[in-house]
Amino acid sequence: MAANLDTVFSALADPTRRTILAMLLEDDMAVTDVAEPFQMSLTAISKHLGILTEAGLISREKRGRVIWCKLEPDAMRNASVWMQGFGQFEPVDLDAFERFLEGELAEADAEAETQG
Amino acid sequence: MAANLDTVFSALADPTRRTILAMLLEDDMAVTDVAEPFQMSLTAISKHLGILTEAGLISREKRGRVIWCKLEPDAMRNASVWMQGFGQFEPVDLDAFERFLEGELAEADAEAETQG
DNA sequence: TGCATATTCAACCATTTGGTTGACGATCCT
DNA sequence: AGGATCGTCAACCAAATGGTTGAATATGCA
Repeated sequence: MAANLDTVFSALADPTRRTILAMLLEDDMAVTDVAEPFQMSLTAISKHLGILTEAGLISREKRGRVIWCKLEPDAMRNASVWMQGFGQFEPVDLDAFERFLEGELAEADAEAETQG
Repeated sequence: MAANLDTVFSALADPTRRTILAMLLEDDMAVTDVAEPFQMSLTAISKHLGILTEAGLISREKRGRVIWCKLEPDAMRNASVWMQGFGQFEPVDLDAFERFLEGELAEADAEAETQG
């Protein structure tokens, strides 16, 4: 369990990977489409997706040539529970999350949407 | 406010640092006392505490020779909110946290015993 | 004063991380 | 079959990470 927290938090520590997760929150995506908004190689994105998969945060399914990436929100549960233990003084504020997410997605999401 | 998601998640990715946070959840502690259960140098623990401080997860206050470490749970709120957005399907489970915490602290104690 | 305690600093080391490029297997489309 | 597209693999690189040891600084105490 502790090993899983290692990989989950480590995966979440990278802004590119967090943005990818936010993108996948909206819809499943092909690897190439995930990579499109970023200014780095497809290989780099492929590695990021491998790390997210290893952490259990996403899954990948191959259909034809295309590999579809899907958010796996359950993997975050242990980590979320762990953190909430420290934040138990604060009420959960999902509205704040909505506002925050809009900010994070501002660039990448707009580009992702244009691809259909 | 340096408590951004990068530094917070990165700080949380290390099991030593998570154990330190769990220890501080019980009470404020001096640096030497924080280091005691671990099988690594005081310098290493000092570095970990620096990383936790940089992330805003703890604060340090010098009183005499002793530096007291204090949990700063507010710093985890943004990160927690971010994560709960992905785990919105799961209710908060503080009992699970309690059980998990006992396990983590037991690990630290086990380390201390193999030392002596 | 002088010594012990508490903590950090500086330098160093091995491993990991996040990125690159070029080549490759797999799949779709003519 | 032949060519374009999708995604990964292998090798490489610079920088960051997590640890070490020995010296330094700051405080408490006899």
